[in-house]
Amino acid sequence: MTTGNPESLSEVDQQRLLEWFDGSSRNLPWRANPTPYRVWISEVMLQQTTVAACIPYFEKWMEAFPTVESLALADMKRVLVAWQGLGYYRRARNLHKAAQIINTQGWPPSLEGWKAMPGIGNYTAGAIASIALKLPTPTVDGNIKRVYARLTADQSSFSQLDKRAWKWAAKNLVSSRAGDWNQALMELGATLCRPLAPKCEACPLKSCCLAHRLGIVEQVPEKPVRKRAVELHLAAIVYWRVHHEELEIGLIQAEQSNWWEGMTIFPTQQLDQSLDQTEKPNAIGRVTHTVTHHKITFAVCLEQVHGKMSGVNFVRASALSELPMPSAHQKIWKLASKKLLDL
DNA sequence: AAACCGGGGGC
DNA sequence: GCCCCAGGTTT
Repeated sequence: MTTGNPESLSEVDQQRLLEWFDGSSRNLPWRANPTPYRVWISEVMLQQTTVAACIPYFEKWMEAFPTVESLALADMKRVLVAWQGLGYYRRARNLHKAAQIINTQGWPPSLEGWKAMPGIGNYTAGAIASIALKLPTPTVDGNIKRVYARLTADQSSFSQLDKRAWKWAAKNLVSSRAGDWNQALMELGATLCRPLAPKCEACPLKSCCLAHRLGIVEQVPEKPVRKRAVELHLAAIVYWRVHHEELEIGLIQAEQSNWWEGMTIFPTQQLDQSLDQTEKPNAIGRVTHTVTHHKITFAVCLEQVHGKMSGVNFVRASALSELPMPSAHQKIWKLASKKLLDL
């Protein structure tokens, strides 16, 4: 049993973690063949989603856009459809933008080169540089931050912790296996050193973990204060018509710098919070959608249209799935389509 | 339904 | 450094 200083891990502890990773790491599609393209796409997907949810998206993505060139030349709409359901759609736009840069300038050869790419920050650049380029670069994500905070019992505030975790990660990097080392720390954080109910007994680093020794594992790291969600009340209007004996739905494209830019959505109207607009005669119910720090309530209204409508594109209902529609509006469609089928 | 996690980027 | 982005999972 070593009880080394967690600020500066002993070689024995480092090897212990790497061996645990070698023996327990999951068989993930992007790990099998860690080319820059595959690591890049997987890392950006993983920024906001769990591993399990990412796997089918990653595999579909690689079929749709097998190379950076195919991504660079692809239609933005196709890219958004492939990303549909993952959320934070700006990331898909950034992937597309970066693909075009890479397609003309070549692959970034360094950490700094990756950091200059749109949508790539400190974490993702460090991950790609170490995993795909095999460069000895550290990285820090939420998992590594938590592992660091617990190992050293660092109870600093959330913003302080970030700086300290990066220092620690740089100091303790196993340079000869940087990619594996970074992934081992993240895997540890995701599977054992979890935010809630950590599995300390199974942890390869428990003998040098200060928080474990002090019995304060679940109190570290300090949780950031969260703001209450802002409530928004909107009416979502589902315009519909029968055209050539087919049901068609009126949709718009979210404008630049608006929510869900470039995605296909139902027209909405701001509502007075004090009014319960579901009382309106054409309202069929409500949909709630919580994102980041907004709680949106949509009063869904059906409205039949005869002929055209300016600013609204009518699309065959059966073709809706080919359009990039954010989850919130898919919920609206789910409610509206059920009602429309009853008519 | 409430609580929770999360990385990039603009300021 | 702080705050916003326009979400999903866990409890």
